[in-house]
Amino acid sequence: MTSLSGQTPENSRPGGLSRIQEKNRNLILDAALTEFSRKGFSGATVERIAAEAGMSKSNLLYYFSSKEAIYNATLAHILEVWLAPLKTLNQDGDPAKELAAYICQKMEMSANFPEASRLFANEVMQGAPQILPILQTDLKRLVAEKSLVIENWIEAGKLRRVDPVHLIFTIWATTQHYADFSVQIKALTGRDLTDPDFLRETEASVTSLILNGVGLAWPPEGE
Amino acid sequence: MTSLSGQTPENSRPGGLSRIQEKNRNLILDAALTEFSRKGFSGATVERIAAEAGMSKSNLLYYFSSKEAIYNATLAHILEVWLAPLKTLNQDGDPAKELAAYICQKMEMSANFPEASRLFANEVMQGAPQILPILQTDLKRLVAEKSLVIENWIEAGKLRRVDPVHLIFTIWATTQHYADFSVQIKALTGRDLTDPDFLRETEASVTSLILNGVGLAWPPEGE
DNA sequence: GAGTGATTTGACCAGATGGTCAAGATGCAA
DNA sequence: TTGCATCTTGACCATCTGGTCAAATCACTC
Repeated sequence: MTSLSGQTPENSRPGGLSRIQEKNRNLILDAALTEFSRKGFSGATVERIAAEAGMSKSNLLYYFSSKEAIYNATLAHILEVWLAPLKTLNQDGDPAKELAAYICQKMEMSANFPEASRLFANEVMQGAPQILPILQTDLKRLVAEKSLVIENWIEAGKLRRVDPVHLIFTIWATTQHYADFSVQIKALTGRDLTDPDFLRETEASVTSLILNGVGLAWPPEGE
Repeated sequence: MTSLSGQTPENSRPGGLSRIQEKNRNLILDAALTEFSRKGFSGATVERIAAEAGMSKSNLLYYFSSKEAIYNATLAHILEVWLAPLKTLNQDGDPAKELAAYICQKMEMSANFPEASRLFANEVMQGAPQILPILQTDLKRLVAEKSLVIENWIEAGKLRRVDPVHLIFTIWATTQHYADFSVQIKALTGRDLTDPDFLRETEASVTSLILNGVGLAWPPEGE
């Protein structure tokens, strides 16, 4: 595998994709996310993705030139939404509410898109062969920016002194853990994030632990 | 794949393994850990494991009857040591020191055995096909036991009220994250746990965050 | 050093899988 | 309806890979 690259059939309309192309590409990407997140890149088969998408393998390969192309398209498809929550962290907001909201968003992502979480985890654990460049540029810039936000809160005396980067890592680790290790969590507790009650409990526990960890009162007292 | 099962060549000495068997089995298990943790079960090849172990594929299959048998043996080999730290959590010790020691142990495991961490993560993310029974019995019992220890500390007023299970999950998530996502962490910070300074910083950050999260003063004041 | 069982290997097989291709089916504009 | 581009598919191929096997080699006992 080499890098993220295009995968549009060359014979598409100048202005975009045809109705059929649009529909089938989405079917394929959905099916691919399911398959890749369950089996990893190597364990996934084009045949199963095609079956899941309701078409023949040949037809799938008409839309995406190779297994790797499907994989890259799937990754690209989820990456934007996966990293979006961090962007909302707002310097001017109340630190406790901002961090709580971020943790909440990330936890809901784990609840609603566990497959995306596992796909991402898989990719990174294999050495991020496809997305390493993105991590080193876009994500690095974003993390630096938001670390500064946290750093400023600390300087303003609103947070206990902690390393902002480790705080971000901790939030990622805990929230994604509930998606990536859901089988283990279910084995140990009998529940997982698909249970709304468990989601609320988990959200409350993690938020409380982390916010108190950085010296913020949580849950807020007078509200 | 079905379940954890034996893999000893039937023609072994009644009392144990021969010198050669002992040596080769260890070579294979080491190589298998490397290969499986890098590529996952599906992506790993018996050929590469054999090459890494310095022997022919045929010879490897003389010691382990199948790829799955190697995988199970590798998992079993690391599982004991991987779950050991939790067992040391001692009801009668000082909660802050006990938790700090546990976090420290887990973080050193991530630093010293990142391959084991990734192998374990991979197995669980695929649905724990091999170790689910162990999670549901042994690990569940262990977690229940240690949750009670934490619960007792809370009852005694030594800790802020938190859900013990979520506390344990948080410790697992954060410490293992630094092993499993080391590529991402390196991409973002330029460093990983192989750097002793970074290990110390990380240990300090995570410990401080979690201990303060449960209402314990950390680092300890008067020492 | 002869003999016996343990160890090692290359040749080989069968199934799985990614990908190609030519031909056929379908949608659509004139 | 006709004609053309898009879409779809089954047949097929090359390669990879897990696993078998018979033969060769090695280690150790007597």
